[in-house]
Amino acid sequence: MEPSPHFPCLSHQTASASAARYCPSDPYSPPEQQGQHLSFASGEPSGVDWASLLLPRPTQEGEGETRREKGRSSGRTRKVVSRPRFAFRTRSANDVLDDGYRWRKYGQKAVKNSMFPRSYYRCTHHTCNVKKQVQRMSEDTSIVVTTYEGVHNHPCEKLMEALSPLLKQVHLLAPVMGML
DNA sequence: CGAGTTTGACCAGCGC
DNA sequence: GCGCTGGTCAAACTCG
Repeated sequence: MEPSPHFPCLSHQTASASAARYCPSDPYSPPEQQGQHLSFASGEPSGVDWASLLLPRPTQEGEGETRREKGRSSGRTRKVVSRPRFAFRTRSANDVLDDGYRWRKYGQKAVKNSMFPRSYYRCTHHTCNVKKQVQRMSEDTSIVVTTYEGVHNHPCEKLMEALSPLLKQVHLLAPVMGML
């Protein structure tokens, strides 16, 4: 079964978010246009390098399963793997978008032409290999760009938590509904 | 003590 | 080939 994207509960304060989708396997987004023709809300500041954020990059073999040997003497084996990427632009004082999933930060880099560093996060779920990049726009510091790479193969924890009472009710009502 | 963050170093890709 | 840049690793550190 194909996993579906789970971005159900984006909850930035003052969530004026616009999003762009990039899907390498999507015939409607040819490679030469990917990351270059993303349309966002009007008055878009251009403080973020969209091309570098959205263009496909080589991913480690097995989607990150291959780990470097200790001592870093052996080179990394890389294979180009197409993964769906989603970019969200949000206006918020918080850098981290609370999307209901748990993320572990694994790196931060200063990016060229940007006052603010780019942060790298990975989903903490064992079997999930979704990553996201968070970068604040240099030209409009109130805007944060969050780029998701990959899709979650597990339900959103917060969403399930919120829905569990409802699901229980549905479960209880199911036999009753069957009688009607 | 486990989970998460920080940060310097390493590595690959790309342009010149 | 070399330097620059972005992405990642992993040890050290912090926090609950």
